[in-house]
Amino acid sequence: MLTERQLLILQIIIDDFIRSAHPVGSRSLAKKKGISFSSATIRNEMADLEELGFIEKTHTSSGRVPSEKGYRFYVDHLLSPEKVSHKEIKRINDLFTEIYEMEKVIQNAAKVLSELTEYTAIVLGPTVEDNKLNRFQIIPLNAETAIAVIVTNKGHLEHKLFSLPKSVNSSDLEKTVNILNERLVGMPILELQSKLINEVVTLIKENVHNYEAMLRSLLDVLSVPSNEKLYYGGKTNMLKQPEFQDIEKIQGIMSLMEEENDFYQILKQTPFGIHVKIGSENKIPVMDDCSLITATYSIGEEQVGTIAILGPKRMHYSKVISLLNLLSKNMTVTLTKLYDL
Amino acid sequence: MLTERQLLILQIIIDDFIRSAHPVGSRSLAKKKGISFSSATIRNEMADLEELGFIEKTHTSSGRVPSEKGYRFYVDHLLSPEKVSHKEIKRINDLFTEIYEMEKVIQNAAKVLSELTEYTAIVLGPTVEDNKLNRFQIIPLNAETAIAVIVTNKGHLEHKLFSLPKSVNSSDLEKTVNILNERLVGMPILELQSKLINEVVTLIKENVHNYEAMLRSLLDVLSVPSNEKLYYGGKTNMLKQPEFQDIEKIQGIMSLMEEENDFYQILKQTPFGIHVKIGSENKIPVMDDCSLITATYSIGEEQVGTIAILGPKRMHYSKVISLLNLLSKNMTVTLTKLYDL
DNA sequence: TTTTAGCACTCATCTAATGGGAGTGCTAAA
DNA sequence: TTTAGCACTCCCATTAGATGAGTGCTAAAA
Repeated sequence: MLTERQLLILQIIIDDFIRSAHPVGSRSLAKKKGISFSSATIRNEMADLEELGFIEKTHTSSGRVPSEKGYRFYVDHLLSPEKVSHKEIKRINDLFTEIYEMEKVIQNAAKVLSELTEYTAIVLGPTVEDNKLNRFQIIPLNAETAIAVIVTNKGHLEHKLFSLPKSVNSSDLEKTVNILNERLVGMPILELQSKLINEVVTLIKENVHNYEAMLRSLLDVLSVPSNEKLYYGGKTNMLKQPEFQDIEKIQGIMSLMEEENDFYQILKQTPFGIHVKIGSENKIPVMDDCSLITATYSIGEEQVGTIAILGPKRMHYSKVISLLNLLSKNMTVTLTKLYDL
Repeated sequence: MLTERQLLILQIIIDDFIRSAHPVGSRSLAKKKGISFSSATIRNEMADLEELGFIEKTHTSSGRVPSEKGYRFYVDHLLSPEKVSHKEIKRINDLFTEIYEMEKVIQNAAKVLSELTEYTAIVLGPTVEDNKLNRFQIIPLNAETAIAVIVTNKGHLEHKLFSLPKSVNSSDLEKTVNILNERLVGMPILELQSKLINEVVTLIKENVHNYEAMLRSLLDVLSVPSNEKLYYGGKTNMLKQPEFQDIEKIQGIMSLMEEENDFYQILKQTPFGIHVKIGSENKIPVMDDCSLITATYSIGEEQVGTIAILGPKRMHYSKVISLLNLLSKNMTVTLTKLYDL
């Protein structure tokens, strides 16, 4: 167990390092206000803290730097919640006053968040997996082409252009649409495809000429692409951090962001609430120097998406957590109002 | 006017520099096959080429590097068209065989193009500006919410969730939809808004209770967001180039890409066909070290979008031009087949 | 007149040496 | 238990050579 003084010293070291990015030495620490003991004493305490694994040296005679364990302890026990300024509150609230388009709101949220934190923001758009079919529709464009549209109970819309088989006439189309709506409305969209194949096919077969070509197209439409995109804000903020002045590192992180899949998986699997992953806790080698803070947002009671901040391990944790907290709550309120149908 | 020998030397210098990124000296040039004169002679010729502004030195005793004027001359007069390999042809053709969804096709095109060139690909999605309204539709979700949908004659679909004013009933909705379709179908979507305000308002006013709240929502929907997005591929390829090992430069370019607006403007205003802009010709300071090659694609006769490759000035021009040529043509053919309705 | 060999000179880059500064660990005294 | 003092370590910035690729110029050769 750490003594009061060790806690104080550890806290100051980490706070200081987060601010300055420079290793913290005993002498400079001794000059801090609130410190009434000498640098030699601090050196002794530092040696102990190092032995316990909370801080490290970058070389034999350097100041101390927080270790991953140190950051973890700091985040879990030493964090003093930071007040969000009025200006920041306003920026976040403004996100939800003007525009009401989901995609725009999310995109702007990522942008604003990255500006306020000066880190990189990543937002995973709302999942549609558990939505249910509200309406299926076909909009003919001309004799050969039509657009199939599905709308879910949460107001999500997917559409797809497809070619009409030559032999399908408008009454066939109508019949098909009717059958599909009768049979499929209310179904979870994930099950649409199998339902279509297993149950509805025979019905259509009985009622519509040339059902095969038609069906192939429809199946295609119903293979709902998970439309949960990642939105980034401030990708280039990473470049401002002194720990990322190295092209190799930059390339690693940037590729990771461009690839998208890893972050998609990570954000997708995020548990409810705010969570901090530090360095190697992220389980991805190129993220060893990064921390990722995630916050979930919901529609009604249902967790639907995730907001995250990616930054160096030397991140301003308390500020980021406060901002994420505020934003995710606002997001939940707004989306619930709009989409909790 | 340049002599044959000067042309030869200039060509070799640029070819060599594009390959190696190292300044080209007289001695190494003299060893190239096809060169039957001494390094001293070459030095003299180089001095002349430098005086004419085609090549430069990086310092007093360095080899020569192409100047912007040199690249320009090279692109305009010395380019030998490069054959596209079978493998590359296949990769590009494959883009259009499987999937038929516009957005995916474009996204993949950017990705594949960046992989084939090892530069950054930027694709501007098809414009919808000159599309005409094909159908307007309202899909009610529940008592308070509905989705407005517009479909254009080119198969483009826009939708937006909006709140139904309390007093609007389903017959009002139906009437409104009918009136709008009667009056607006066939209109260029750019004009929809003004048409709605100027002409159709009175009609709706006469037929629908509480038309104001309704209209406000609809206006909102009809303010068609120009959906012409930019798609990037291989943003991080920029980091591989030896001329971009400098964080400052990287940051400049990356920010430019993230901001999107500049590239949107540039690609939007691209003239038909393939064009090369070298360094400062791009008129944007951070692009002084970049070249941008653009190619347009069309639906039918109508130019609708642009594909571009962004790379260092030391770009493999002939290869990129060949690939862009191939891709833009394929793109035009495919889109025309699908969307020239 | 054109081409070439020769030579002095320039500049980037690499390596090694040097000195200062920040910081540490240890010891012995307060 | 705390502190002052001191030797020691390592980073970092600077300097000094040494090397090598390349140039411009001159004078001789073709």
